[in-house]
Amino acid sequence: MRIGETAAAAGMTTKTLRFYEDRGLLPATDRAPNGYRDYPHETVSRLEFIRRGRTAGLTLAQIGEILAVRDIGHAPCIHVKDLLAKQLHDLDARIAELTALRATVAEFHEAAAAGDPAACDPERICSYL
Amino acid sequence: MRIGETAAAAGMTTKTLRFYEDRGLLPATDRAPNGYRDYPHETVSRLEFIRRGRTAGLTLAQIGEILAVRDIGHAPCIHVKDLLAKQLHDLDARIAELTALRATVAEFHEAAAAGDPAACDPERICSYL
DNA sequence: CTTTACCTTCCACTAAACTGGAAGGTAAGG
DNA sequence: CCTTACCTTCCAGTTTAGTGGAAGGTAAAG
Repeated sequence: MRIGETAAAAGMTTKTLRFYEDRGLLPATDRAPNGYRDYPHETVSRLEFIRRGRTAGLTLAQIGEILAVRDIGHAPCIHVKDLLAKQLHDLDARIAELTALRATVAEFHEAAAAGDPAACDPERICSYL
Repeated sequence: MRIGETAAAAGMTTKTLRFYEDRGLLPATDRAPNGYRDYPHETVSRLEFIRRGRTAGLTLAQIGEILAVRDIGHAPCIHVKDLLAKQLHDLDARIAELTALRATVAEFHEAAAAGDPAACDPERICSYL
């Protein structure tokens, strides 16, 4: 698989893949005789994992740590375990924060929904925008 | 309340408060006769709200939109309602993404925890670090 | 009266995560 | 052979969210 096809499959640009390779999130892959990168199909799921992490708000550095653990595959040494425990803890904190925020925003939304929509002129833009 | 005290109460720096004022997240407040900013106590909770949003991964622009709605207080026009509905939707997507990621990381963690910790030499740093 | 700890503005810099563009190689179609 | 659509490297620019530091004002304590 060439870079363009791989990037498209993951919904990214070729620029982004080269950038991820540079940052160590994507291992330097084989090259075709002409120098073109040749990716195995698994790269797509790896990229999808990265994207999920990004969407969730993790930094590339954090995602890189998780991927490094995944790449070792075996060797469950205490450092690996601690690292993952920390990531889990961070994720839990993040989820709790988001859930609290959602509740706050839901309150605002209900208050807004309770008002009379007819009172708003669709031709006019809200005063604060 | 002067800027230093306000910032400390919210666990931020004075630099950050001035920056938030510049970005419109913090309204320009009263000044003492000597030119010093004088914040009302509510500013602390506003700052805490901003920090929660940031921790949750929202951008300052998104937080600013929510705060703008809060500042209007009344006037539940359709634009406001739509904006909040969109924010809620984004938050839900984010929470779902994070929860899925947490499950993946938990799997890695359990696999690591299942290994024999004695196999790891505490004197040696993991090969991937 | 000077030191200390605040505060003011302004401008430049950083880090993260890309994104754009230049300059050039390659392989297939017309 | 030429155009087109890929690919290569390298370097520079962008956005977001601050941070650092200069140059200077202010108020209280020693």
